[in-house]
Amino acid sequence: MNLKLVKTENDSNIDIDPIFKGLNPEQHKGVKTIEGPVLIVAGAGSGKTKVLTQRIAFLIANGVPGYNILALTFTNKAAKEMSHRISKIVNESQASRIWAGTFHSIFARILRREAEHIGYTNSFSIYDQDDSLSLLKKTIENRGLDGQSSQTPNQIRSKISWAKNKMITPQQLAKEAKDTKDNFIANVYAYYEEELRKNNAMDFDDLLLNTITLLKNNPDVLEKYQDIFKYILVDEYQDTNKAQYLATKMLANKLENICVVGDDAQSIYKWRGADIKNILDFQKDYPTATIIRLEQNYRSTKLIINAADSVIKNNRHQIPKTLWTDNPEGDKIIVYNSIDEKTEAEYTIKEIKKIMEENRFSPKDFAILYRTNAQSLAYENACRRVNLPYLIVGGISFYRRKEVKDVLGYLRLLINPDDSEALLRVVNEPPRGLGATSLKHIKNFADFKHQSMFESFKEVDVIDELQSRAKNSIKGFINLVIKFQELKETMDLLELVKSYIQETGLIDMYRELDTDDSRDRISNIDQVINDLSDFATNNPESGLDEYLQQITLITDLDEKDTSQNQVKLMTLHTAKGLEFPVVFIAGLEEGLFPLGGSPNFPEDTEEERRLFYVGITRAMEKLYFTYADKRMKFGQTQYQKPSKFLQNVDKKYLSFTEHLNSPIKPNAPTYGSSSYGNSNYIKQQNQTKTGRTPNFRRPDFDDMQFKDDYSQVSKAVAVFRTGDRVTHKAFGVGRIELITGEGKNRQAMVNFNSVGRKKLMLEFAKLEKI
DNA sequence: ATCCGTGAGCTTTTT
DNA sequence: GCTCACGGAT
Repeated sequence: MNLKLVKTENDSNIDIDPIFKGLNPEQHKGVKTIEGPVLIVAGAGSGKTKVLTQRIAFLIANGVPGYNILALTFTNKAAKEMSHRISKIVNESQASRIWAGTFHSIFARILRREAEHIGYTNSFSIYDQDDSLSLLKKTIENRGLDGQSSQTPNQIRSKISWAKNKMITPQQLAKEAKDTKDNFIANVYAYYEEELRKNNAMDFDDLLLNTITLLKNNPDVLEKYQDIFKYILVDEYQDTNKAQYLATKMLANKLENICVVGDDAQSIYKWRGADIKNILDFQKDYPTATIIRLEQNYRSTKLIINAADSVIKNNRHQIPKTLWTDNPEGDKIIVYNSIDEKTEAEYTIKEIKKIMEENRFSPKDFAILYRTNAQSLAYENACRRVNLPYLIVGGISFYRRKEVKDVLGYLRLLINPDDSEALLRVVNEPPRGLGATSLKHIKNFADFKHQSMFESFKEVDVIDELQSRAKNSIKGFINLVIKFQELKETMDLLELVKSYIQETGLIDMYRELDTDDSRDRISNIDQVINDLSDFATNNPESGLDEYLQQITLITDLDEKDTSQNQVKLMTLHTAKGLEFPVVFIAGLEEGLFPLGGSPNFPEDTEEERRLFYVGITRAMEKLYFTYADKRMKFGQTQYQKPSKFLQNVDKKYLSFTEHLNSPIKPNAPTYGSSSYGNSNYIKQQNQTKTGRTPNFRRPDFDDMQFKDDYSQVSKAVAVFRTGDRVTHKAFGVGRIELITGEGKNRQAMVNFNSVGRKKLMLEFAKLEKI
């Protein structure tokens, strides 16, 4: 398509000039360069979203119809935000036609349209993590593989997911398997895939994989979408995985109007298969690409930017870049060392109250960022105590609650009867006297006849093993579902759902219970129905199947109203893309942030450090780092050192505060690291670095002063090695197969002659070498 | 089939 | 500290 960049060609009645208003020269270029491949390297706070939205507005102003624009993001929220901003500048009907959404939701839409090309029906179910795990467990059990692996189903699931994200098939995995463990995974993986197909279901990873399969095997379909998506934009490109990368590449292959935006310094999803190479190699893929660098930060103070820069410099794998700002110098970062997680939270909340009284800030200007969701509890309690309004962003999603999933399960069954996951979920909810034994008989029958559970439910009369009570129960259940499957064709959607859910007996069950909890659950069920009603109003063309497909991809993040005047609590991952005048980064302790015990791989530490960088660059004016001497973990008090990341920040940007009224600190600690108090820490910041230990490979650890942290406990624990033969009081003789963790967290996987594999904390297990 | 007590294992981070 | 699976009792 040849665009003439003149106003007279517009079919929309907006002026082009306002689109460029207030943009710096690089941003201007980013908006204007709409033909051909473009890479925008956008530093934190450099106006990336502005460029993206103005760019789309510019496309539309030049006569590109909204439906020819594909804008891929990583969260629904980012997509919504983008559409919202665009609809403010351009004709709303055009704006609403833009294909803006997450990779997963856009690809789900495509797959729905083209389902028959890949052997699915268009009412396929989408399995979230819980469904997927449940299916996996059943698969392992049904194939007689339980007890054959030391790995938990969750571990297996994440390994399968990892393989899928890397586009490794079960066959390839089996071929590359290094040990029986890998072989086991490959095996389960193959079976799991079969089960998904039988269920006419896809997990999250399949949404990406199946799209690629579809585009690869159907050139006509590929061309169709290449012609629809004439202009492609990808946000957070540094976080794309192989599947996402390939899909976009295929779609962009014809016209090459692809614009990707990203910042390698903010790549934090490697664990989910993201490959930073995708952004680093963009120029190789598209040699003619225009490269645009947005390096002026409009968000933060000079001090914050410099501090962030001093942190990221510690990473070896980094594109050198200069982020700069015209903003004022700003205050130093306050570092607070607390006794435990409770005093950490109390200090934070007190500080928030103090700042609010002193000047212009209100609750919404504050964010507390932590590494793990579990850390939110102490802050919640502290906020509640002083009546400070707060909102936890993220965390467990509404759509993952039991009663909500039950309702959705019933609905899924209506449109996709092959979905045995949904079937088994709801068949005995409310209790219908259908336990494991009865269902096992039906399952056997279904396998024997090579048909779905649902089909077999219809034929219970011929299954001799079943008690007549169970038979009647099943007939009642199946008739209910069939009745509403038929009514679905004629009845109004909302009415249908209301009476269906009523007749399932779910609501009655909770009504009879009549507890606070059950009343909550009823109101949640009501909320699902309201939600569905909203969807039906907003999408009159769509049916129940589309609702269900989209709902699975919605997270709590997208649902909550974040515009209220509340302090926001969230993980560092969730905070990406957001900004706040005052930011607290909590739990800066070894083993928590960076997470994962000490001896992880340098790449992992680099990713954690990028996460720290993301956290720092969320702050506009004021920034705090807090860490605790001890903290409850797994119900036990754990002592830990301050995070090495604190030492990554140039000292001149920090201002230290110690907890006042501190009770006597344990100065002869039981555990390895609590001697590492605050005053010690400051001293060490001033010391010159100790020399490198020549045989120690990880540079990150050379910089740490671990020396006096190893107590006797750690020493005692450190003598064990892989391969050692040991005895245990209860389990007898065994051999150490694997050692993980460091210091007091050091754990050993021991294979005992009597009881098989056990994972033991070396500190407590009292093993003896033989 | 359901209720309850016990114990093991657990946590990253998200679509 | 919390959840989930398992086993025994009802």
